Amino acid sequence: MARNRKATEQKILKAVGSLLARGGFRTFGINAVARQARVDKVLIYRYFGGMPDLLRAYAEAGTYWPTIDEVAGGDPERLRGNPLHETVATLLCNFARAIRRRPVTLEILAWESIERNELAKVLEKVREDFSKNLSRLFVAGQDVTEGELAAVVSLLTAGINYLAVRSRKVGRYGDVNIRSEEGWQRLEAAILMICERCIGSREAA
Amino acid sequence: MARNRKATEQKILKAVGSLLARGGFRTFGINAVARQARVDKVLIYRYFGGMPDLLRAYAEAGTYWPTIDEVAGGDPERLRGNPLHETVATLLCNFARAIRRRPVTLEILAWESIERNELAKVLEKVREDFSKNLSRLFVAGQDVTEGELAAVVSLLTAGINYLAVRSRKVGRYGDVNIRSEEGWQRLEAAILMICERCIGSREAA
DNA sequence: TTGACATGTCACCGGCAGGTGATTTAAATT
DNA sequence: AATTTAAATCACCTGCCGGTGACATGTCAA
Repeated sequence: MARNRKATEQKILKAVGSLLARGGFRTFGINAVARQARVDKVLIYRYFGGMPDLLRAYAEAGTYWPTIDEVAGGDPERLRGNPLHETVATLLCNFARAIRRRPVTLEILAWESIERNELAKVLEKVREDFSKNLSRLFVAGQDVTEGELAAVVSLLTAGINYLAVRSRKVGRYGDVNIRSEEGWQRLEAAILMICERCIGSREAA
Repeated sequence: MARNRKATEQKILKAVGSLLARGGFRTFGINAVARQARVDKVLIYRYFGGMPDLLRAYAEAGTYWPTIDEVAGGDPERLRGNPLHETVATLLCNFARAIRRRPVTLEILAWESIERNELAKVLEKVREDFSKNLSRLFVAGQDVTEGELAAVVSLLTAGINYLAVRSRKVGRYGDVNIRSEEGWQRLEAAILMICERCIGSREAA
Protein backbone atom coordinates (compact mmCIF):
# COMPACT_ATOMS: atom_id res chain seq x y z
CA MET A 1 0.00 0.00 0.00
CA ALA A 2 1.10 3.50 -0.77
CA ARG A 3 1.85 5.28 2.47
CA ASN A 4 0.08 8.55 2.25
CA ARG A 5 -1.99 9.80 5.11
CA LYS A 6 -3.72 12.59 3.23
CA ALA A 7 -4.84 10.22 0.51
CA THR A 8 -6.06 7.65 3.01
CA GLU A 9 -8.02 10.28 4.86
CA GLN A 10 -9.64 11.28 1.61
CA LYS A 11 -10.52 7.70 0.81
CA ILE A 12 -12.18 7.40 4.18
CA LEU A 13 -14.18 10.57 3.86
CA LYS A 14 -15.26 9.61 0.39
CA ALA A 15 -16.38 6.23 1.69
CA VAL A 16 -18.48 7.97 4.32
CA GLY A 17 -20.25 9.91 1.62
CA SER A 18 -21.01 7.05 -0.70
CA LEU A 19 -22.04 4.85 2.17
CA LEU A 20 -24.47 7.44 3.48
CA ALA A 21 -25.87 8.09 0.05
CA ARG A 22 -26.41 4.40 -0.58
CA GLY A 23 -27.58 2.89 2.65
CA GLY A 24 -28.04 5.74 5.07
CA PHE A 25 -27.26 5.71 8.74
CA ARG A 26 -28.94 2.43 9.39
CA THR A 27 -26.15 0.49 7.73
CA PHE A 28 -23.48 2.96 8.68
CA GLY A 29 -20.60 2.22 11.01
CA ILE A 30 -16.86 2.09 11.46
CA ASN A 31 -16.57 -1.36 9.97
CA ALA A 32 -18.69 -0.45 6.97
CA VAL A 33 -16.63 2.64 6.27
CA ALA A 34 -13.40 0.69 6.54
CA ARG A 35 -14.65 -1.95 4.15
CA GLN A 36 -15.93 0.58 1.67
CA ALA A 37 -12.70 2.56 1.75
CA ARG A 38 -10.60 -0.63 1.62
CA VAL A 39 -8.70 0.58 4.61
CA ASP A 40 -8.06 -0.94 7.99
CA LYS A 41 -10.51 0.40 10.52
CA VAL A 42 -7.77 1.14 12.96
CA LEU A 43 -6.75 3.99 10.68
CA ILE A 44 -10.13 5.59 11.12
CA TYR A 45 -9.57 5.71 14.84
CA ARG A 46 -6.03 6.95 14.41
CA TYR A 47 -6.81 9.69 11.96
CA PHE A 48 -10.22 10.80 13.08
CA GLY A 49 -10.70 9.53 16.60
CA GLY A 50 -14.03 7.78 16.23
CA MET A 51 -17.50 8.02 14.76
CA PRO A 52 -18.50 11.45 16.06
CA ASP A 53 -15.26 13.03 14.97
CA LEU A 54 -15.35 11.26 11.66
CA LEU A 55 -18.80 12.67 11.02
CA ARG A 56 -17.67 16.10 12.07
CA ALA A 57 -14.76 15.93 9.68
CA TYR A 58 -17.03 14.73 6.93
CA ALA A 59 -19.47 17.51 7.68
CA GLU A 60 -16.85 20.18 7.20
CA ALA A 61 -16.08 18.98 3.71
CA GLY A 62 -19.62 18.89 2.37
CA THR A 63 -22.36 21.22 1.24
CA TYR A 64 -25.48 19.72 2.71
CA TRP A 65 -27.59 22.72 2.41
CA PRO A 66 -28.43 24.95 -0.51
CA THR A 67 -26.61 28.24 -0.72
CA ILE A 68 -28.45 31.50 -0.79
CA ASP A 69 -27.45 31.89 -4.40
CA GLU A 70 -28.82 28.49 -5.26
CA VAL A 71 -32.30 29.27 -3.97
CA ALA A 72 -32.26 32.84 -5.17
CA GLY A 73 -31.66 31.74 -8.73
CA GLY A 74 -28.20 33.24 -8.67
CA ASP A 75 -29.44 36.78 -8.45
CA PRO A 76 -30.66 38.00 -5.06
CA GLU A 77 -30.81 41.58 -6.26
CA ARG A 78 -33.36 40.93 -8.95
CA LEU A 79 -35.67 39.13 -6.53
CA ARG A 80 -35.78 42.06 -4.16
CA GLY A 81 -37.63 44.14 -6.70
CA ASN A 82 -40.54 41.71 -6.75
CA PRO A 83 -43.45 41.56 -4.35
CA LEU A 84 -42.65 39.60 -1.22
CA HIS A 85 -45.04 36.74 -1.88
CA GLU A 86 -43.44 36.14 -5.25
CA THR A 87 -39.97 36.17 -3.78
CA VAL A 88 -40.89 33.73 -1.06
CA ALA A 89 -42.58 31.42 -3.53
CA THR A 90 -39.51 31.38 -5.74
CA LEU A 91 -37.25 30.74 -2.80
CA LEU A 92 -39.39 27.87 -1.58
CA CYS A 93 -39.64 26.19 -4.95
CA ASN A 94 -35.92 26.50 -5.57
CA PHE A 95 -35.30 25.19 -2.10
CA ALA A 96 -37.41 22.13 -2.85
CA ARG A 97 -35.44 21.44 -6.01
CA ALA A 98 -32.16 22.00 -4.23
CA ILE A 99 -32.69 19.52 -1.43
CA ARG A 100 -34.22 16.95 -3.73
CA ARG A 101 -30.93 16.59 -5.50
CA ARG A 102 -28.90 16.09 -2.32
CA PRO A 103 -29.24 12.45 -1.29
CA VAL A 104 -27.01 12.75 1.75
CA THR A 105 -28.94 15.75 2.98
CA LEU A 106 -32.18 13.86 2.65
CA GLU A 107 -30.64 11.04 4.61
CA ILE A 108 -29.60 13.38 7.38
CA LEU A 109 -33.03 14.96 7.44
CA ALA A 110 -34.65 11.56 7.75
CA TRP A 111 -32.29 10.44 10.45
CA GLU A 112 -32.69 13.65 12.43
CA SER A 113 -36.12 12.46 13.46
CA ILE A 114 -34.67 9.24 14.81
CA GLU A 115 -31.51 10.34 16.52
CA ARG A 116 -29.54 13.52 16.79
CA ASN A 117 -26.03 12.76 15.58
CA GLU A 118 -23.07 14.89 14.65
CA LEU A 119 -24.21 15.51 11.11
CA ALA A 120 -27.59 16.58 12.35
CA LYS A 121 -25.97 19.07 14.67
CA VAL A 122 -23.89 20.56 11.92
CA LEU A 123 -26.83 20.69 9.58
CA GLU A 124 -28.88 22.38 12.23
CA LYS A 125 -26.48 25.24 12.52
CA VAL A 126 -26.06 25.64 8.78
CA ARG A 127 -29.78 25.67 8.37
CA GLU A 128 -30.23 28.30 11.01
CA ASP A 129 -27.73 30.63 9.40
CA PHE A 130 -29.35 29.99 6.07
CA SER A 131 -32.80 31.03 7.15
CA LYS A 132 -31.49 33.99 9.10
CA ASN A 133 -29.71 35.21 6.02
CA LEU A 134 -32.72 34.68 3.85
CA SER A 135 -35.00 36.66 6.06
CA ARG A 136 -32.39 39.36 6.49
CA LEU A 137 -32.01 39.63 2.74
CA PHE A 138 -35.60 39.47 1.66
CA VAL A 139 -37.99 40.08 4.51
CA ALA A 140 -36.39 42.74 6.67
CA GLY A 141 -38.23 45.98 6.50
CA GLN A 142 -41.16 44.65 4.53
CA ASP A 143 -44.64 45.41 5.71
CA VAL A 144 -45.62 42.04 7.04
CA THR A 145 -46.84 40.40 10.22
CA GLU A 146 -43.69 38.52 11.19
CA GLY A 147 -45.26 35.77 13.23
CA GLU A 148 -47.72 34.74 10.60
CA LEU A 149 -45.19 34.70 7.82
CA ALA A 150 -42.90 32.54 9.93
CA ALA A 151 -45.63 30.02 10.66
CA VAL A 152 -46.71 29.73 7.05
CA VAL A 153 -43.15 29.37 5.83
CA SER A 154 -42.35 26.82 8.53
CA LEU A 155 -45.33 24.77 7.55
CA LEU A 156 -44.39 24.87 3.89
CA THR A 157 -40.73 24.07 4.32
CA ALA A 158 -41.64 21.29 6.74
CA GLY A 159 -43.97 19.88 4.11
CA ILE A 160 -41.28 20.12 1.47
CA ASN A 161 -38.78 18.38 3.70
CA TYR A 162 -41.18 15.62 4.53
CA LEU A 163 -42.17 14.95 0.96
CA ALA A 164 -38.61 15.08 -0.31
CA VAL A 165 -37.40 12.74 2.41
CA ARG A 166 -40.30 10.40 1.98
CA SER A 167 -39.91 10.19 -1.76
CA ARG A 168 -36.77 8.12 -1.24
CA LYS A 169 -38.76 5.21 0.11
CA VAL A 170 -42.33 5.64 -1.06
CA GLY A 171 -43.50 6.90 -4.42
CA ARG A 172 -46.73 8.62 -3.56
CA TYR A 173 -48.19 10.83 -0.92
CA GLY A 174 -51.93 11.02 -1.08
CA ASP A 175 -52.72 11.75 -4.68
CA VAL A 176 -49.35 13.19 -5.47
CA ASN A 177 -46.61 11.25 -7.19
CA ILE A 178 -43.61 12.59 -5.31
CA ARG A 179 -41.13 10.85 -7.53
CA SER A 180 -42.21 12.53 -10.74
CA GLU A 181 -41.53 16.01 -12.01
CA GLU A 182 -45.23 16.34 -12.65
CA GLY A 183 -46.04 15.70 -9.01
CA TRP A 184 -43.59 18.30 -7.84
CA GLN A 185 -44.94 20.78 -10.32
CA ARG A 186 -48.35 20.40 -8.75
CA LEU A 187 -46.78 21.00 -5.37
CA GLU A 188 -44.99 24.06 -6.66
CA ALA A 189 -48.25 25.38 -8.00
CA ALA A 190 -49.78 24.94 -4.57
CA ILE A 191 -46.85 26.72 -2.95
CA LEU A 192 -47.21 29.54 -5.40
CA MET A 193 -50.88 29.90 -4.65
CA ILE A 194 -50.43 29.77 -0.92
CA CYS A 195 -47.75 32.44 -1.00
CA GLU A 196 -49.75 34.63 -3.30
CA ARG A 197 -52.80 34.58 -1.12
CA CYS A 198 -51.28 34.40 2.35
CA ILE A 199 -48.13 36.48 2.29
CA GLY A 200 -47.79 40.20 2.14
CA SER A 201 -49.78 43.04 3.62
CA ARG A 202 -52.53 41.69 5.79
CA GLU A 203 -55.22 42.59 3.29
CA ALA A 204 -53.51 40.66 0.51
CA ALA A 205 -55.27 38.15 -1.71
CA MET B 1 -44.04 -19.33 35.94
CA ALA B 2 -47.72 -19.37 35.29
CA ARG B 3 -48.38 -21.39 32.18
CA ASN B 4 -50.73 -19.38 30.13
CA ARG B 5 -50.10 -18.76 26.49
CA LYS B 6 -52.69 -16.03 26.02
CA ALA B 7 -51.25 -14.04 28.89
CA THR B 8 -47.72 -14.48 27.62
CA GLU B 9 -48.71 -13.35 24.18
CA GLN B 10 -50.26 -10.26 25.69
CA LYS B 11 -47.14 -9.53 27.69
CA ILE B 12 -45.11 -9.75 24.51
CA LEU B 13 -47.39 -7.47 22.53
CA LYS B 14 -47.46 -4.99 25.35
CA ALA B 15 -43.67 -5.04 25.47
CA VAL B 16 -43.56 -4.28 21.76
CA GLY B 17 -45.68 -1.19 22.36
CA SER B 18 -43.78 0.23 25.27
CA LEU B 19 -40.47 -0.51 23.61
CA LEU B 20 -41.48 1.29 20.44
CA ALA B 21 -42.84 4.22 22.36
CA ARG B 22 -39.68 4.56 24.39
CA GLY B 23 -36.80 3.82 22.07
CA GLY B 24 -38.28 3.43 18.63
CA PHE B 25 -37.18 1.00 15.97
CA ARG B 26 -33.53 1.74 16.36
CA THR B 27 -33.31 -0.12 19.66
CA PHE B 28 -35.99 -2.60 18.74
CA GLY B 29 -35.40 -6.31 18.31
CA ILE B 30 -36.31 -9.79 19.42
CA ASN B 31 -33.93 -9.74 22.35
CA ALA B 32 -35.15 -6.36 23.53
CA VAL B 33 -38.77 -7.44 23.39
CA ALA B 34 -38.01 -10.62 25.30
CA ARG B 35 -36.16 -8.69 27.97
CA GLN B 36 -38.87 -6.09 28.32
CA ALA B 37 -41.59 -8.72 28.53
CA ARG B 38 -39.53 -10.86 30.92
CA VAL B 39 -40.11 -13.80 28.67
CA ASP B 40 -37.74 -16.15 26.94
CA LYS B 41 -37.22 -15.07 23.36
CA VAL B 42 -37.84 -18.55 22.09
CA LEU B 43 -41.49 -18.01 22.97
CA ILE B 44 -41.66 -15.08 20.60
CA TYR B 45 -40.58 -17.35 17.80
CA ARG B 46 -42.95 -20.07 18.88
CA TYR B 47 -46.00 -17.89 19.26
CA PHE B 48 -45.47 -15.31 16.55
CA GLY B 49 -42.94 -16.72 14.15
CA GLY B 50 -40.47 -13.85 14.00
CA MET B 51 -40.11 -10.09 13.76
CA PRO B 52 -42.34 -9.41 10.73
CA ASP B 53 -45.17 -11.55 12.07
CA LEU B 54 -44.78 -10.09 15.52
CA LEU B 55 -45.13 -6.61 14.09
CA ARG B 56 -48.14 -7.66 12.05
CA ALA B 57 -49.77 -9.11 15.15
CA TYR B 58 -49.01 -5.96 17.06
CA ALA B 59 -50.38 -3.84 14.24
CA GLU B 60 -53.74 -5.54 14.35
CA ALA B 61 -54.19 -4.70 17.99
CA GLY B 62 -53.49 -0.97 17.78
CA THR B 63 -55.06 2.24 16.59
CA TYR B 64 -52.22 4.06 14.97
CA TRP B 65 -54.25 6.47 13.04
CA PRO B 66 -56.99 8.88 14.05
CA THR B 67 -60.52 7.83 13.34
CA ILE B 68 -62.79 9.92 11.22
CA ASP B 69 -64.75 10.80 14.32
CA GLU B 70 -61.66 11.93 16.10
CA VAL B 71 -60.73 14.47 13.45
CA ALA B 72 -64.30 15.48 12.75
CA GLY B 73 -64.80 16.46 16.37
CA GLY B 74 -67.24 13.61 16.86
CA ASP B 75 -69.83 15.08 14.57
CA PRO B 76 -69.29 14.72 10.82
CA GLU B 77 -72.80 15.91 10.06
CA ARG B 78 -72.38 19.30 11.62
CA LEU B 79 -69.19 19.93 9.70
CA ARG B 80 -70.84 19.34 6.36
CA GLY B 81 -72.97 22.40 6.79
CA ASN B 82 -69.92 24.66 6.92
CA PRO B 83 -67.99 26.09 4.03
CA LEU B 84 -65.40 23.66 2.69
CA HIS B 85 -62.36 25.66 3.71
CA GLU B 86 -63.58 25.76 7.28
CA THR B 87 -64.22 22.04 7.30
CA VAL B 88 -60.80 21.26 5.93
CA ALA B 89 -59.11 23.57 8.41
CA THR B 90 -60.88 21.89 11.30
CA LEU B 91 -59.99 18.45 10.04
CA LEU B 92 -56.35 19.38 9.62
CA CYS B 93 -56.01 20.93 13.04
CA ASN B 94 -57.71 18.00 14.73
CA PHE B 95 -55.52 15.68 12.75
CA ALA B 96 -52.43 17.46 14.04
CA ARG B 97 -53.59 17.10 17.61
CA ALA B 98 -54.51 13.48 17.09
CA ILE B 99 -51.17 12.31 15.78
CA ARG B 100 -49.25 14.37 18.29
CA ARG B 101 -50.62 12.27 21.07
CA ARG B 102 -49.72 8.95 19.46
CA PRO B 103 -46.06 8.30 20.19
CA VAL B 104 -45.95 4.98 18.41
CA THR B 105 -47.52 6.46 15.32
CA LEU B 106 -44.93 9.21 15.30
CA GLU B 107 -42.24 6.58 15.59
CA ILE B 108 -43.64 4.67 12.64
CA LEU B 109 -43.90 7.85 10.61
CA ALA B 110 -40.29 8.69 11.35
CA TRP B 111 -39.11 5.21 10.53
CA GLU B 112 -41.07 5.07 7.31
CA SER B 113 -38.56 7.42 5.79
CA ILE B 114 -35.72 5.11 6.72
CA GLU B 115 -37.05 1.66 5.99
CA ARG B 116 -40.40 0.23 5.03
CA ASN B 117 -41.30 -2.38 7.63
CA GLU B 118 -44.46 -4.29 8.48
CA LEU B 119 -45.89 -1.54 10.63
CA ALA B 120 -45.30 0.97 7.90
CA LYS B 121 -47.17 -1.20 5.46
CA VAL B 122 -50.15 -1.54 7.75
CA LEU B 123 -50.15 2.16 8.50
CA GLU B 124 -50.00 2.94 4.83
CA LYS B 125 -53.18 1.10 4.12
CA VAL B 126 -55.03 2.54 7.10
CA ARG B 127 -53.99 5.99 6.06
CA GLU B 128 -55.17 5.51 2.54
CA ASP B 129 -58.63 4.40 3.64
CA PHE B 130 -58.72 7.28 6.05
CA SER B 131 -58.10 9.94 3.45
CA LYS B 132 -60.42 8.29 0.95
CA ASN B 133 -63.19 8.34 3.52
CA LEU B 134 -62.51 11.91 4.44
CA SER B 135 -62.69 13.15 0.91
CA ARG B 136 -65.77 11.06 0.23
CA LEU B 137 -67.46 12.50 3.27
CA PHE B 138 -66.54 16.11 2.93
CA VAL B 139 -65.28 16.96 -0.50
CA ALA B 140 -67.34 14.89 -2.91
CA GLY B 141 -69.68 17.03 -4.93
CA GLN B 142 -68.24 20.33 -3.76
CA ASP B 143 -67.36 22.96 -6.30
CA VAL B 144 -63.61 22.75 -6.14
CA THR B 145 -60.64 22.14 -8.37
CA GLU B 146 -59.69 18.68 -7.19
CA GLY B 147 -56.04 18.72 -8.15
CA GLU B 148 -55.29 21.96 -6.42
CA LEU B 149 -57.06 21.02 -3.24
CA ALA B 150 -55.17 17.75 -3.13
CA ALA B 151 -51.82 19.46 -3.54
CA VAL B 152 -52.50 22.03 -0.85
CA VAL B 153 -53.78 19.44 1.57
CA SER B 154 -50.86 17.14 0.85
CA LEU B 155 -48.43 19.92 1.54
CA LEU B 156 -50.14 20.81 4.79
CA THR B 157 -50.47 17.28 6.13
CA ALA B 158 -46.89 16.59 5.14
CA GLY B 159 -45.84 19.66 7.08
CA ILE B 160 -47.87 18.57 10.08
CA ASN B 161 -46.37 15.10 9.96
CA TYR B 162 -42.87 16.45 9.73
CA LEU B 163 -43.24 18.88 12.58
CA ALA B 164 -44.97 16.37 14.83
CA VAL B 165 -42.34 13.74 14.14
CA ARG B 166 -39.50 16.16 14.53
CA SER B 167 -40.77 17.53 17.79
CA ARG B 168 -39.81 14.28 19.46
CA LYS B 169 -36.12 15.01 19.00
CA VAL B 170 -35.77 18.72 18.45
CA GLY B 171 -37.70 21.47 20.17
CA ARG B 172 -37.82 24.11 17.52
CA TYR B 173 -38.35 24.48 13.83
CA GLY B 174 -37.36 27.86 12.54
CA ASP B 175 -39.02 30.33 14.84
CA VAL B 176 -41.66 27.93 16.01
CA ASN B 177 -41.46 26.06 19.28
CA ILE B 178 -42.94 22.75 18.22
CA ARG B 179 -43.02 21.37 21.73
CA SER B 180 -45.27 24.04 23.15
CA GLU B 181 -48.98 24.50 22.81
CA GLU B 182 -48.30 28.08 21.85
CA GLY B 183 -46.19 27.00 18.90
CA TRP B 184 -48.84 24.66 17.63
CA GLN B 185 -51.46 27.33 18.01
CA ARG B 186 -49.45 29.54 15.69
CA LEU B 187 -49.29 26.68 13.23
CA GLU B 188 -53.00 26.12 13.51
CA ALA B 189 -53.57 29.78 12.81
CA ALA B 190 -51.46 29.48 9.69
CA ILE B 191 -53.39 26.39 8.60
CA LEU B 192 -56.63 28.22 9.13
CA MET B 193 -55.50 31.15 7.05
CA ILE B 194 -54.18 29.00 4.26
CA CYS B 195 -57.42 27.05 4.04
CA GLU B 196 -59.50 30.15 4.19
CA ARG B 197 -57.69 31.81 1.33
CA CYS B 198 -56.77 28.86 -0.83
CA ILE B 199 -59.64 26.42 -0.65
CA GLY B 200 -63.05 26.70 -2.16
CA SER B 201 -64.33 28.09 -5.41
CA ARG B 202 -61.48 29.28 -7.58
CA GLU B 203 -62.22 32.93 -6.96
CA ALA B 204 -62.12 32.53 -3.19
CA ALA B 205 -60.04 34.73 -0.91
C1' DT C 1 -51.99 -42.87 37.78
C1' DT C 2 -50.04 -42.36 33.81
C1' DG C 3 -49.03 -40.54 29.70
C1' DA C 4 -49.02 -36.85 26.14
C1' DC C 5 -48.60 -32.37 24.99
C1' DA C 6 -47.90 -27.63 25.46
C1' DT C 7 -45.51 -24.15 28.18
C1' DG C 8 -41.51 -22.41 29.78
C1' DT C 9 -36.06 -22.71 30.59
C1' DC C 10 -31.27 -23.19 29.42
C1' DA C 11 -27.28 -23.41 26.78
C1' DC C 12 -25.36 -22.77 22.77
C1' DC C 13 -24.14 -21.31 17.74
C1' DG C 14 -22.31 -18.12 14.08
C1' DG C 15 -21.88 -13.47 12.77
C1' DC C 16 -20.95 -8.84 13.16
C1' DA C 17 -20.43 -4.73 15.82
C1' DG C 18 -17.07 -1.39 18.20
C1' DG C 19 -12.64 -1.11 19.89
C1' DT C 20 -7.37 -2.00 21.04
C1' DG C 21 -2.29 -3.78 21.36
C1' DA C 22 1.55 -5.53 19.07
C1' DT C 23 3.97 -5.93 14.85
C1' DT C 24 5.55 -5.16 10.14
C1' DT C 25 7.24 -2.16 6.65
C1' DA C 26 7.73 1.92 3.71
C1' DA C 27 9.57 6.50 3.62
C1' DA C 28 11.96 10.54 5.41
C1' DT C 29 16.20 12.17 8.07
C1' DT C 30 20.75 11.92 9.24
C1' DA D 1 23.63 3.06 4.68
C1' DA D 2 21.77 3.36 9.20
C1' DT D 3 18.27 5.07 11.96
C1' DT D 4 14.05 6.94 13.13
C1' DT D 5 9.25 7.84 12.41
C1' DA D 6 4.77 6.88 11.26
C1' DA D 7 1.65 4.45 7.89
C1' DA D 8 -0.47 0.21 7.46
C1' DT D 9 -1.49 -4.63 8.82
C1' DC D 10 -2.75 -8.40 11.79
C1' DA D 11 -4.72 -10.64 15.48
C1' DC D 12 -7.57 -10.47 19.02
C1' DC D 13 -11.08 -8.92 22.71
C1' DT D 14 -15.83 -8.16 24.47
C1' DG D 15 -20.60 -7.78 23.76
C1' DC D 16 -24.80 -8.08 21.47
C1' DC D 17 -27.63 -9.72 17.83
C1' DG D 18 -30.88 -13.25 15.57
C1' DG D 19 -31.76 -17.90 15.76
C1' DT D 20 -32.12 -23.02 17.28
C1' DG D 21 -31.92 -27.64 19.74
C1' DA D 22 -32.33 -30.07 23.91
C1' DC D 23 -34.43 -30.30 28.13
C1' DA D 24 -37.54 -29.56 32.33
C1' DT D 25 -42.07 -29.08 34.13
C1' DG D 26 -46.96 -27.85 34.71
C1' DT D 27 -51.77 -29.29 32.94
C1' DC D 28 -55.22 -31.99 31.29
C1' DA D 29 -57.35 -36.22 29.21
C1' DA D 30 -57.64 -41.07 29.09
